[in-house]
Amino acid sequence: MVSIKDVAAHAGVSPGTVSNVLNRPGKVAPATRERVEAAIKELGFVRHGSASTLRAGHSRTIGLSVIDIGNPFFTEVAAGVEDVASDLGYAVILGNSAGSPDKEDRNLRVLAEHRVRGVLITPSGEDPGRIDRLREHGISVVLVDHPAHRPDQCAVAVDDVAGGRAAVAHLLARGARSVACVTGPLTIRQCVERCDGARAALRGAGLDPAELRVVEAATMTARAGEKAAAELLAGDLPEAVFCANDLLALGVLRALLRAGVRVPEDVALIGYDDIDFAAASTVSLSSMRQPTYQLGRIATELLLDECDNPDTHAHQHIMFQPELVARESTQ
Amino acid sequence: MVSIKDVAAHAGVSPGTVSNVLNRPGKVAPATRERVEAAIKELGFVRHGSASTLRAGHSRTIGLSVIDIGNPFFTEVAAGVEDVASDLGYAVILGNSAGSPDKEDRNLRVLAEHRVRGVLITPSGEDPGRIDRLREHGISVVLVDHPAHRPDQCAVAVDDVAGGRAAVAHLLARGARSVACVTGPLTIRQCVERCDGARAALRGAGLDPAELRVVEAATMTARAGEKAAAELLAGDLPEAVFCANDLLALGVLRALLRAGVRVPEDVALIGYDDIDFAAASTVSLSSMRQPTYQLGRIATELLLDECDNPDTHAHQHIMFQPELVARESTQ
DNA sequence: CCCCGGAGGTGGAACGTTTTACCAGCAAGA
DNA sequence: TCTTGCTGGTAAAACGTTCCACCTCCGGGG
Repeated sequence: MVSIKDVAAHAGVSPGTVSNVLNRPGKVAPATRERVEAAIKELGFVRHGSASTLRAGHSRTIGLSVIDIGNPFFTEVAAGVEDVASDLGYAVILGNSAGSPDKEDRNLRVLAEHRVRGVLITPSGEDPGRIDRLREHGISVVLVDHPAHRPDQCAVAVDDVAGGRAAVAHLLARGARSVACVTGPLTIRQCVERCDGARAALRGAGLDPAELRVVEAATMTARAGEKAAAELLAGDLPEAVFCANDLLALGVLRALLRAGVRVPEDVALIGYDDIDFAAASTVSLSSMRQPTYQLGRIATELLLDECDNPDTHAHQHIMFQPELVARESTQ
Repeated sequence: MVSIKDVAAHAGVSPGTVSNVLNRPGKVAPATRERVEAAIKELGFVRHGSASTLRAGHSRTIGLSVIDIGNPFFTEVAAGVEDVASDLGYAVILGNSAGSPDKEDRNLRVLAEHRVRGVLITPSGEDPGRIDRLREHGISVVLVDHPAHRPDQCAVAVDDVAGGRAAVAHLLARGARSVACVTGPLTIRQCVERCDGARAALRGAGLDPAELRVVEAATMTARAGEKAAAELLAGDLPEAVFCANDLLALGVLRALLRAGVRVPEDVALIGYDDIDFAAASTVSLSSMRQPTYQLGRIATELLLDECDNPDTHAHQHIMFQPELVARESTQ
């Protein structure tokens, strides 16, 4: 394997000069620079990132920890992250917590061992402890789709209470009196807040928020949505259903239609996230749109700014507002 | 930052012993092992992966390079990869080539610098050169959803010619005489082969394969599918449309319905990949199912076997057969 | 003519592990 | 009693960079 020393020997300079060509090309005379670059090309040298990380004390790698890589929401976030990171020459290590704080812990440990420069994380639990532990190791953290735990930290989020409220207000506005809420695990903050928002909407309409029928699915997938719908079908059907994300909603929709329930005539339905497929479904799905790709982009920009300009960096808490997209399922 | 030396001092042993506790716990006496482990916990030591990689000469990291992270097909592959890798303690560095060989090159360079143990790649072009270059650096490569370039290399693929043939044969069997094919960039092998399969089916039915109307979309997304459909709508509508993936098909479906074309009565439609959302769409979409998650799992298992047992490892070329899933869009 | 300072370059010590060679102690076999 | 071999441990040399201190020119100001 060819190292910086080989390049140096081949170009007739010292290893330090090669390092300079690599990292501070301005500091070296054009003639020698060209000689070194030729040697690099000729020998097929590629810099050993680990050695460089070890010596320099920091890497050009960031971590991305998401709750469910199968969910288009996170996929789109990841696309935003990857675009920005790759433009700035950073590599992205992907971790999928699958909703399990245990797995998330293991992933964070791997990231810590890799001495990543920073971590983008959508936490799957509400324990800030293990995230703070990262900071103790000098790893910057930006929360994605989650409000900040503390002031000296960046976070990019979307107002979930407002989103839940707007979604249910929309259902009520079109005449529904009884509303059910199909949510994911109530250990996930987003789910809790969207439900809170739903109750706020009921309260706002002069209804009793306690009457909100909540069905808690084990995961936020279409399959789990179908199961949740079975539970709804077993009792008195509500006039409207609010789902905590589109995957659940698509599952609910599939199950309802299969059971002969008409949507939206018998039951109105609204999801959350406005994934691409919401518009293409059997009955096109109303949903709450979030600036997903932007979430990923901005979070990464904040993180890398924090890493590259630690002195001038100002921590920011960004809160987007979701937007109602009404389609057939709530006509 | 606490290092192995600090742990050693704190536990009253030499750094070598701490390293043994970390890597070969069996080699050290229970009493001292416990002492060391206590010290590790107490000091909050976390191993410096780069130092370890540098000295050991290999990392516990693999690279995953895909063509479009926004496509549920690749997402599911990635989920399989992540599950296996994470179980075996490997980190996954994600690269999204977005169909551009340039971007792919940049990603591979980053992976090479990180001295990843191996790379899983769905190549976006047909130039094996840059992939062979990885091998020269001692990086194992497994091709995903692509047949092997060479015998001393693992590959996991699905028979795209057979898939294209089965899809179009299905369209012909239900009476269609004129068939169009909406494909992605013809620089992508999958697209070419699926089209080839389509032509083979025409030939098999005694039709002229040259009559297959091919519309080449710039990307394999729903939006591109809508554009392609516009092109179809501008001329004589075919009786059936075969799309090279489900995203394209969903776009085509949306555009056709919006234009008042009935599916499947006026035009039958079939996609490819059988992503989750195919079953949930407006008119549920017929498709060719592939063992996507398994593709990721098996590819990763092959790669890690090649890395961890280089002597006993036998290179494998695995070829799955896709499976027709008929739904409303071809009833 | 001397000194100063900057530009361009060199040498070598560090970074935190892993690994190899080596050593001490001890038990068992002859 | 002396070897032999094993167990559990140590010391120190790498691994490939980066970076700091230092050196040598060389041109220009005094």
